[in-house]
Amino acid sequence: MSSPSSLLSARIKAVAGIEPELRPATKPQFGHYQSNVALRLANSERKSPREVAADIVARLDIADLCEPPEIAGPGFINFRLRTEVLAQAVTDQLADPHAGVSQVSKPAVVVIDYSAPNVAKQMHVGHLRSTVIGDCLRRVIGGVGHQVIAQNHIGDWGTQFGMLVEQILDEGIDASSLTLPEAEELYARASAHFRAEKEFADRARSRVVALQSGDELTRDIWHQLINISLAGFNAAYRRMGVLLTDDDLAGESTYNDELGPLVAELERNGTAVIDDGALCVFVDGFAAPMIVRKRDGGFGYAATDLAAIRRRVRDLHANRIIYVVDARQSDHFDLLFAVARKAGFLPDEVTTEHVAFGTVLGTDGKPFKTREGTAVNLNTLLDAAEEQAAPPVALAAIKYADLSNGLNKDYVFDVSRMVQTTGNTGPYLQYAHARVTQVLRKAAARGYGEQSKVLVLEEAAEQTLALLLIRFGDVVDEVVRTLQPHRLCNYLYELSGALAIFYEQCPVLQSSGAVRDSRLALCSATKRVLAAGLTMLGIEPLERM
RNA sequence: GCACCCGUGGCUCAACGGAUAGAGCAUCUGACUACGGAUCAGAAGGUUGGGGGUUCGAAUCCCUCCGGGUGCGCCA
Repeated sequence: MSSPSSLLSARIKAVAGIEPELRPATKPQFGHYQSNVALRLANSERKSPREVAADIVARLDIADLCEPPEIAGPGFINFRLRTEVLAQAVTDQLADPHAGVSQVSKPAVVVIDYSAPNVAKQMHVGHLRSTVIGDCLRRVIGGVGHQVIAQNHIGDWGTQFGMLVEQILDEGIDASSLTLPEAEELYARASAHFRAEKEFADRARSRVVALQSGDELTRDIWHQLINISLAGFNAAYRRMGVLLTDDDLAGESTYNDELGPLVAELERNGTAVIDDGALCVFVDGFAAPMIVRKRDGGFGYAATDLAAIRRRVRDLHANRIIYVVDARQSDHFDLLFAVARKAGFLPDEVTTEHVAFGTVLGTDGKPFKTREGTAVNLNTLLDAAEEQAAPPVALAAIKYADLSNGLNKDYVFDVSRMVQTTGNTGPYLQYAHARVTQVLRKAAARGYGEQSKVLVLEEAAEQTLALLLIRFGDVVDEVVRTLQPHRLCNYLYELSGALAIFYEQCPVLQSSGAVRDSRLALCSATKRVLAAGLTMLGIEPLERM
């Protein structure tokens, strides 16, 4: 579906020769769209911006789309769509199965690595952002037609399993009967035990070796720990309404067998060299090397992450790989991507992006911790929000608060603020959706029938709403490009505001004839866009509140 | 010590190098027998941390200083 703005953009480009950078007008008096082409061309054409603008306008053939354009200020060209073009665009959008989100002509394979909890531990506040943001990006990128492959890189391997298994054997527990919270307590006991008793620590270390060499008893217990953890994770995912399932699992353990050969290859071809006993990859511009094999011969997360990149490129055929991980790991990812390029695992045409997000803070402005100093459990967090709002509203509140902030900023987790139904909150957007739904419901009850055509757009409030509606696809594209969900949040908030004003100024049920039909269609289109947008955020568009 | 992130009205945040820096919360003034007032109309509130520079144009880019946070070879 080609929108009026993309048609207009193409026409301007044909005349001006460069991208018109068409943007929504910053103020109503500037029309619907503005372009700064003339300002950018003025220098090279050695004319004043306004002269250049006049020249472009004279050569533009856009009368079928727009009112005559205006040149304003230092040389902006302002465009106003013809009312019938705007109305037709909304009508088309209402009929479009994708609600105005244009589908890519060449779908790419996009891998998104997100959530990544650790086995034998409950999910905590630190996993909240990765899960919520990753899930949103998955929905948005999938929403334009790309093939998204989610990868849940769970921490199901490593030295901690030595002490976990050993502790279970010591205590004589049936690991399969544990709940996830109990497993977490066991983890704490095992850690303390590990620190306190050297003899236990030694047994734990040899237990790691047993796990890696496939010892049956050890493997069984390890499997049991994973199973109870997955049950806990999946329950949390269901409660949070995110898309993750077992199909998305690609834990650290699945790379284990590849690490030795991979690292050996790096050593053989000279990419990695021994330094201070460890096998390292040095990259220009980085102060520290990547350690792909520890001095003791073991592999750390660096080797696992390299193997993951290799698999995502070689086996999953990824064109774009996205990591939704805490900003504190930025250095690690910069180095990882550089090493992967150097090692030849990552061709130039495959892009990697680290969606680095800030920390969730408590109301004291410090990282959100319990009184005991441990990270706040995710379920506890959801419970607290549900004390202040019904579950779907509480969830919307939490997700929206997380997504509507700029990614790389820390934000304060303040439940009482996020459940507010006024202002830029999730519940406010749900309310807007519920309210427009109610109008349509009443219209149906009165037998007005479903309207599919927007014909009349005389009121300013109608035009503002219509103009916002047809921007939806552009906003979604922006999020696909920038990986910044807050842009979609801001848009939906603006749309909700425009709906409220429309609602106030343009009676629907009390109007009649073509005006009523047209407004009902406008309501339907708004409901569709709100629902589609909220769904992309992972927020349930409620019919009633 | 080095690197990265952040600094925008009292508070929480927007602004993909563009026009007079926009919203919400809180405050104040209006509109309620209401298509759901969980709303709307309006007011007040800013030398975008300071100082230089680049540009026709800077909250945005560069330099520098200040303040806060984070990371810096064998944890992930």
